[in-house]
Amino acid sequence: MTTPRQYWLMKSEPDECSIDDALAAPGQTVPWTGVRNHQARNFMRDAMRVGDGVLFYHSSCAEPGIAGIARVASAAHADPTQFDPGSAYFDPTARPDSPRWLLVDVQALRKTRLLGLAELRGVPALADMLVLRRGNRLSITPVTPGQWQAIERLLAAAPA
DNA sequence: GCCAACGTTGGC
DNA sequence: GCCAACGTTGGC
Repeated sequence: MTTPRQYWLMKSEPDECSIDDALAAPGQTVPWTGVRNHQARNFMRDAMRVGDGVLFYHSSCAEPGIAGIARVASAAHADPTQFDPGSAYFDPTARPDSPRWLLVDVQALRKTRLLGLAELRGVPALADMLVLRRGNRLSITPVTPGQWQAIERLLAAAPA
C-alpha cells in the first residue's frame, strides 16, 4: 500500500529564508523553524510525508506569492529554536523531554517566477485555495492535487 | 502605518 | 465555559 503524495503550501518570510536562501543551503535543504501554531505543527506531525510537494511561498514582503517548488525532506522532529533563549522562537514552556514544537526539513527543487496573489486569484481552479482566503494566517496549508496541477500549468504556460 | 481576521489569555 | 482584551499575522 502506498500513501498518496500530498501537497502543501508553506509560508516563509524571505528576509528570514527565501527560495534563494534555500537553494543555496547545503543539499538545498533547510529546517522549517519557527512554526508556533498548533494546526500547522499538526500538519507536519500527522500528515506530511517525505516526498510531499511544497509550494514555497514568500510572505510579509514586497511581493507576496509562490516563489518556488520544494519537497518535504524529513519526518517531523523537534524544532531546536524552542530551547534557545537567544532565539526569537524561544518557548520557555518547552522541555527537551517533551518538545512542543516540531519542524520538517524542506528541500528546495527550483525557483519559479513569482506567482503573486493577484495572478493566483485570477485562476478559477485556485478559487478555493486556502492561502487566498480572507484573513488566512495559517503558515502551512494543504493544497489539493487539482490546485497543484493548476500551478504547474501556470508555470508551464509562462515559465518566466 | 493601517486594519481585518483570528488565536490566546485571563478574569469571572 | 464564556467572552472581552490583547497580541500577532500579513496584505495593502
